Amino acid sequence: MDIKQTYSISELAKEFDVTTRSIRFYEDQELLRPTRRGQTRIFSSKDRVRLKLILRGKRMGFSLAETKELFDLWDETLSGNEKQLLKMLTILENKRAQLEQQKNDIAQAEMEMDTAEARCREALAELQKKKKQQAPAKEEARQTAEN
Amino acid sequence: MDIKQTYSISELAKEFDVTTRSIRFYEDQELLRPTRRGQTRIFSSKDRVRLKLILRGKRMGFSLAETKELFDLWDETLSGNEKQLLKMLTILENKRAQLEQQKNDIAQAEMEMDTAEARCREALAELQKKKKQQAPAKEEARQTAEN
DNA sequence: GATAAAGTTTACGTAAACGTAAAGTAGTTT
DNA sequence: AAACTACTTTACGTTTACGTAAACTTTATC
Repeated sequence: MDIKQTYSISELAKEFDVTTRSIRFYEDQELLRPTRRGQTRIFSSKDRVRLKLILRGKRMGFSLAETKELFDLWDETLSGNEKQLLKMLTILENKRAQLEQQKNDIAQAEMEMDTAEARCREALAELQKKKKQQAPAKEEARQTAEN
Repeated sequence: MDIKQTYSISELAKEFDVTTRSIRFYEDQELLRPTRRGQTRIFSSKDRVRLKLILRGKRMGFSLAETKELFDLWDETLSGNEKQLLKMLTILENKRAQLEQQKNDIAQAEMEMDTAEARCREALAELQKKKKQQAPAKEEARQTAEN
């Protein structure tokens, strides 16, 4: 259970560090469905969760359209017709495959960053050696200054 | 060592399943630097590697501009000036943090998919029970038909 | 030597995801 | 009541990452 039941647009904007413009845009695209008090939008904690999901989706490289598709599908799924349930299961399988791909990509990237970092450090070590050869007399002064 | 040293634009397009338009666009944005034989582009295996990195970057949600930045920085780094080396090391740290974030996001997503799948299966089981109650006489026929 | 196949440049078009004014409303603080 | 603050709608502008069409050149094939 969340602490609050409802949120203003600026509360959500501040909490998740997005502009109100973005939030309104998400509503426009039907990813959020706030109610109204007069003109003013009132966001439920369900909306809040969805916003969180939207942003995570973005970090993972999902488009708003993809995220909306998932939301819609999940809503249909809740209505509990068998066909929808089965469809949802296969979609979930697809998404899992996507996540596997991403995990591979990340692992690859990490490996390459390891070797990149190693090369950097080697190159730095090389430079240090050259420095020493150029000015071996100042060795003591530099050592103490560095600490 | 790669099998081939050079590649045509359509070879790369086919191998990585992108359009030639995209590849030319990447050249235009200076992410690839093919040489020419007359007018025709000739891609080196270095270009091929870069194309692979570009596409992986995209899957990971990186913009072309970000990827280009990394390419440029790495090129500068190879020239081996100390400042560049240190800068590269801090950039690598930042990227690692990004990857950590992504791994968290993925883990979260996987958990939520687990519970989503569980709910689907429960709902399906419910539907099966109701079916049985509605038509218990046809039980045998259905069982064999399903296999 | 015609013709198709693959490549090229130039340039306008488009979808996504907002940014950014402009101008108005609703509540509330002084 | 004037001013401030937060919110609203409308609507045009912008960036990214290409798609798509037109018109042309080069290379391979019949």
